[in-house]
Amino acid sequence: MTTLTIGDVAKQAQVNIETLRYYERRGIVPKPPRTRSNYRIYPEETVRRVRFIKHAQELGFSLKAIKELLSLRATRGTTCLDVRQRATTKIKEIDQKILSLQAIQDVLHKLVQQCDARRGSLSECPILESLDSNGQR
Amino acid sequence: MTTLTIGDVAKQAQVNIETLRYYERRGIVPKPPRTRSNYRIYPEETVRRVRFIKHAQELGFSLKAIKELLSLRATRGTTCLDVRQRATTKIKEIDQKILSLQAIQDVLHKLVQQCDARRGSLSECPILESLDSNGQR
DNA sequence: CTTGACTCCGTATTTAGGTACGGGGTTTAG
DNA sequence: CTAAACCCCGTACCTAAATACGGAGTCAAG
Repeated sequence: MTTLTIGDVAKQAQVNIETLRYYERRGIVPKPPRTRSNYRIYPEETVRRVRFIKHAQELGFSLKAIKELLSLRATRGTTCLDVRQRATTKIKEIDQKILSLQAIQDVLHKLVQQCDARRGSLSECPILESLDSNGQR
Repeated sequence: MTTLTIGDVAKQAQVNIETLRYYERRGIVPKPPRTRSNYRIYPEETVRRVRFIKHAQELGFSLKAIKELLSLRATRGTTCLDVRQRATTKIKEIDQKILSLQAIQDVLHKLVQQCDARRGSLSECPILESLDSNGQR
């Protein structure tokens, strides 16, 4: 079973080394064991974890929220039902995000269609102001 | 047709007044006309625009990206085909986001199911580490 | 016609999420 | 065995996106 230095993880997950140390301080990446000379040694899994973090950030999750997501499991003090509860909440939040993204998609699709309709015309494409109206709540 | 003060817009769109002035500086909300005494007067539409901005931020779009989205239309210098092009790019980006969110959904759904399977058990719910493996690219 | 709530503007501060720096030890390829 | 390339840590600095501050003008209710 392979182990990785902090530099290896950074390269594979496409992040800065400092970022990994930062995540460790934030408790979003678990403290890895050390070599005798005090170097961090990571399991391969860490690469996937970091990639997931980066991915989730692009979807609008804060590090705090991501930490919650990643620690969504039962441990001492939290029951399976707790986990179920929290997971269900997350699922609803994410559903909402997906719906919002789809609403934006719809408008963009319409925009493209309208562009196609009056093909070749040099300017004055139909406005996208309709996008604004997705501000439901 | 109603007009709103900056305070009205802030209240209705649930943001700070300073944020509106900031968005104006950033050019993401158009400069509104002023009263004789130099107060900003906004059309209702602005509220929807600001709500959209806030919404889009929660989906991981930066103000820069949101500005692009909102200005996606043909004007002097940009043709309908340009717009089509850029809209299509955005659509692909958003598709990707939706897919990523659905991947997270899947894992969460599985987690809930597993929780349900061993109902009542007090701890040691199946790990969520699988989430990490969504780090494709 | 004054008082409290709004608004103006420029500038300073804050928060989240990194990044950089610098002085030191460690490892590895030649 | 030494030079280049890594790693350690603490602390300082940076960017995006707000938010706060403070002195001055404005409006509306009593």
